[in-house]
Amino acid sequence: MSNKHNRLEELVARLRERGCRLTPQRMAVLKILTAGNCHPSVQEIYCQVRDEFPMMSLATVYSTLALLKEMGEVQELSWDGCRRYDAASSSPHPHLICLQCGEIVDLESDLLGNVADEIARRTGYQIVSHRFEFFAICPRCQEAACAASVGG
Amino acid sequence: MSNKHNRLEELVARLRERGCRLTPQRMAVLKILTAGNCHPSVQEIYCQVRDEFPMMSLATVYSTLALLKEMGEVQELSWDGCRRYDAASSSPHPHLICLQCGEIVDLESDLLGNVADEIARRTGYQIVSHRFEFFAICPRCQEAACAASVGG
DNA sequence: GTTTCTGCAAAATATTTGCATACGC
DNA sequence: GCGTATGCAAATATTTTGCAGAAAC
Repeated sequence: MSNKHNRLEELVARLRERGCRLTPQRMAVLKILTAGNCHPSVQEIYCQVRDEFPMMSLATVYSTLALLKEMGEVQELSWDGCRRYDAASSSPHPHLICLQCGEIVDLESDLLGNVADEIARRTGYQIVSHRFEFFAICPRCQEAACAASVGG
Repeated sequence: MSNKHNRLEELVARLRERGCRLTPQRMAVLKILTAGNCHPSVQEIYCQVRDEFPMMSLATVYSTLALLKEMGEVQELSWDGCRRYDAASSSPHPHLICLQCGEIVDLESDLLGNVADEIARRTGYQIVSHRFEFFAICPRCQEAACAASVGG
């Protein structure tokens, strides 16, 4: 919890450094992005922010996300037609995505070991970042599917 | 090269098994997807197919891709606003994507080792597939950047 | 006071859908 | 000949843009 709070403060500090203004709308988006283990879509952010700021515009959500993305402070996850955002930390880490319910779990980044270095060495490419996603069925959805097949 | 040809035949066989019709339009899309080491966008496929079939509709490209995706025969790569398709093989493998020129290199899937198994064991998630992408600068673009900085 | 950010609305883009027709099997 | 796939066009969804006014610093 204090972790999350720190992340929020970190983001605020980064924006200040950059000379960006900390408008209430921006703060609201930051709060949502750093609250709990969430990986919201644009619409989810928009809806939540509107609870607090009914006048809030979608364009502002997009522009805030674009800013954070450009700063490297959020990871954009996209698969199929979905785009979700993760501001958990500035360093990329693997994700486990449930194809059924859409739940997303963050995994530790040390899973990869030195794969990136090895690839850089072998290919000559200069690795900037990476994205590593597992598409899966979460335990709850597995149970649900199992119960359904037994039941019917 | 014969590899690519085999992949085309494999896709044709899969479609036949499934009772799908092998229309000229579909064949054209398959040929493009299995030609060389390409990772085309919908538009690229559309443009190339139209060289051969000027009447070809975009909707047909979309529907063919949707079919192949559903069959698990193409991987969809999406990052930022881009979506590209890879039909290199039915098993997922890592990609190395140049952020500058958009070139995509396929990597061997054994880079991962048994990470997927380990995650499945630790989390209880049932892994269906994965996507593993490195965003990088390719050697050519590195040189170009270097030359530019020396030159100017 | 200056400059950036916001809200609005329209525009641009990307993708999906419905339906009559064409054509692979 | 049957039934699926196609082409077209309209519908839908998503994201971007321009601009006047608001407000953070």
